[in-house]
Amino acid sequence: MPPPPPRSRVRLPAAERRQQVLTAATALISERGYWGLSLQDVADACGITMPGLLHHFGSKDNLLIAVLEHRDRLDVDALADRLGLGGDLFELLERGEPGVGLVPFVDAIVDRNATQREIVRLYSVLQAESLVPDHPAHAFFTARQETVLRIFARLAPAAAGEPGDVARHVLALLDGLQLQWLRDPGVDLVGAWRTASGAVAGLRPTARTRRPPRPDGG
Amino acid sequence: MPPPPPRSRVRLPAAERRQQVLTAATALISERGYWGLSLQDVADACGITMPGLLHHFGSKDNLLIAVLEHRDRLDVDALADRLGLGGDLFELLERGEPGVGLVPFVDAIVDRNATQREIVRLYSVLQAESLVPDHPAHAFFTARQETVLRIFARLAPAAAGEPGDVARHVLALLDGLQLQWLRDPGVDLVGAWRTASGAVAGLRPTARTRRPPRPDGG
DNA sequence: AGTCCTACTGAGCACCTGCTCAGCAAGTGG
DNA sequence: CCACTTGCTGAGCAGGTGCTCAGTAGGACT
Repeated sequence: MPPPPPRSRVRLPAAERRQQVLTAATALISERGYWGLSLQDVADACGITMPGLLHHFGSKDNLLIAVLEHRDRLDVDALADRLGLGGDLFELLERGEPGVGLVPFVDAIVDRNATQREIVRLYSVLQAESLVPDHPAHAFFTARQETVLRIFARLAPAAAGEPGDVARHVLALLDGLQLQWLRDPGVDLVGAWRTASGAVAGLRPTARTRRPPRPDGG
Repeated sequence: MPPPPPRSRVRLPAAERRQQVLTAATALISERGYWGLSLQDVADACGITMPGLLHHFGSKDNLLIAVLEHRDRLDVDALADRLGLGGDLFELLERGEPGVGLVPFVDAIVDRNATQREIVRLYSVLQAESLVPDHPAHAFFTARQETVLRIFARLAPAAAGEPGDVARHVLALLDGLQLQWLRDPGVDLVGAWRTASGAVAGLRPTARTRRPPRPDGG
């Protein structure tokens, strides 16, 4: 049997190929996690061989962290965009004058996340997988949780109570609602977040159903 | 090199061996998830060979669902015990007169979960891994989420608003806080749950204080 | 037209995967 | 004391794993 028509031997510039690999890897990791990821599958999805893949990213671990850093860059940028804030969003939120409240901030996160299930699933799966310290993404997600909690606490409205507690509450809500939404596509993520955050005392000021003392809405 | 002293050829009654395997598998799955689980490792941990393992559970999939059913039985029993309710807890909660409010119910769950990190991690990892429909535990966790939401909604206090929304909120809080606690052992799961649930309007009736009187470091 | 860089291939390594099958030996009832 | 059940082993299968290395070919530059 003659060999199948040899691969077209397409040769892409490194940046382009890396991009393509990152996209393919993102999809596969979001389905199988890191332990379940096969480099062969990633290579196949890109139409190259496994050593071809490893030429760009040296190892499976490197590929994973490249995916995470890539996503983080994209997501932070998109978020800064939605909020109309400058490029170095985290810097600003951690040290400067934020200019946004916690609720609008998380509203923006939720609005964006609701448009990209696959990415949210990627984070959810890796977050759980990496709970154990020898997972290659362990440090990444541990640092991430600390950062997010610190930022949330910084943005928390005083009326809602102890900032650390509010941050914990909001982050838990975010992660938990996303899990429910990922499992059941019928769930309305944006609506669920709006409703839940509205039920937290002092968090979403205008939504106090059981609070009449607002004589005139002026 | 002479072969190592041959295995002692210990032969356990089936029930006992199954129990041992379930325990070992639980620990390994909680660390690596299902895709990362190796039957060889489970067999090694029990001092038997892989075919010996497969003699009791026919396949990797079967082992997984055996682990899940085993845990579910243990946990439901322990919960019924804590609440002083009869054996058929879910039956009672779904159809009969509950006799427990949502808050004491979840308090009991949290108190118990706080004593068994490994088990909680098992559930968290598998819950995320099984989001994709072809995971062997997908059906299990989908059914589980539906059941829990239904029960929570049924137990929700009227003062907290729409029961379905309250159920969603509480479940999200539970899952999210557990993730934070699993990642950072410094987190006080029980305390975080008490605090967060106290901040939800109408959920924990006595805790309507806007602020704890005075933390007053003592 | 020749040269160099580099994206990429083919072959191969050592090892692991879940699973099957025939057979052995530890315990049990006759 | 023997037959029988059954928990378990040893060998082996087909396929997959991440990764290495030498070599090749496409594209850009001189």
